[in-house]
Amino acid sequence: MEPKTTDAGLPQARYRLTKQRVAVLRALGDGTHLCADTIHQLVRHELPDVSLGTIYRTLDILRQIGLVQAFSHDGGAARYEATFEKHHHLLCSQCNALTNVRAEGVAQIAAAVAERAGFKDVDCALTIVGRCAHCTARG
Amino acid sequence: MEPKTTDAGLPQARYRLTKQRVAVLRALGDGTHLCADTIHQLVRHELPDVSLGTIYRTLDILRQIGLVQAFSHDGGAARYEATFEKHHHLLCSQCNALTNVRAEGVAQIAAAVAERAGFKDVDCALTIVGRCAHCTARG
DNA sequence: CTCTCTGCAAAGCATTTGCACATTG
DNA sequence: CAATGTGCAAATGCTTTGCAGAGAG
Repeated sequence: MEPKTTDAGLPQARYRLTKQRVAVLRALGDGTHLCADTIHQLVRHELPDVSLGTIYRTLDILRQIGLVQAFSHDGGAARYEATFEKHHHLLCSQCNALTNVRAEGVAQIAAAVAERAGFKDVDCALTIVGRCAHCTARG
Repeated sequence: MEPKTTDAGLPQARYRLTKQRVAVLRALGDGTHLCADTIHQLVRHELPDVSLGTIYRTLDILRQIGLVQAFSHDGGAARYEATFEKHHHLLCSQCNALTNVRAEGVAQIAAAVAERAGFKDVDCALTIVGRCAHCTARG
């Protein structure tokens, strides 16, 4: 997890820029929410031998660096997205589609609540669940 | 999932009130957030032979009825709680403790965002993550 | 007596990990 | 060359499920 240190105590480990990692980043590039398995399939188009394990390891590293965020709900497979700006999520309870939204004011409310409870280093995540316009139209 | 119907189309299946189900409800009675395994251990005190499978089946039914809610985060084990009043969650990123909080205004914001996106039957869940007072004090 | 529930054990799915080899810097 | 990354396959953890017998109404 943490970079190892030399005898002198200096951080030594650097992240290597491998083709697998580049491919994963590229797969997430267009703002979509993809599960590990889907990413695996996408990356296989250019690197037929990547293993799913590598996908998971890569996603984990990218998450540590802060380039990627994971979203999970109700025990289903996690969905990953590239980190751009702070946002919240709209989730359709019927088709499971996931969209990003901004929700002004939520962060302030969360900060106030957290402060009252003595929490530090606070972040918050709002998930709005409902039937999306498309599913509502179809029934 | 859905209650079966007779030839006449009337709902026939009724939920039975078994000792196992009562025990699970009682285990959740005091407002705690417990994972299935912990509930299993608790229920075993009075019913030594309950299976974990039954715990899961019971929790699922109670969730359908609306008596129980599940909370999951980052792929870890789900935690269950009895449903009282609408609330949000404070989660400690260090010790993983989970607390209920009220967050005035969040529901309105969520409703507005959802409406703009054409969502119907909307609900929302805010999770505030940070280091709790206790963990902050210890380091 | 019928239909539902349960225990058991096995299966399922998403994710993690150990190891020997390949690769990066 | 040294340290990190990868593929593979097995292991893990949580949850679900099939089945035959037990129990509720």
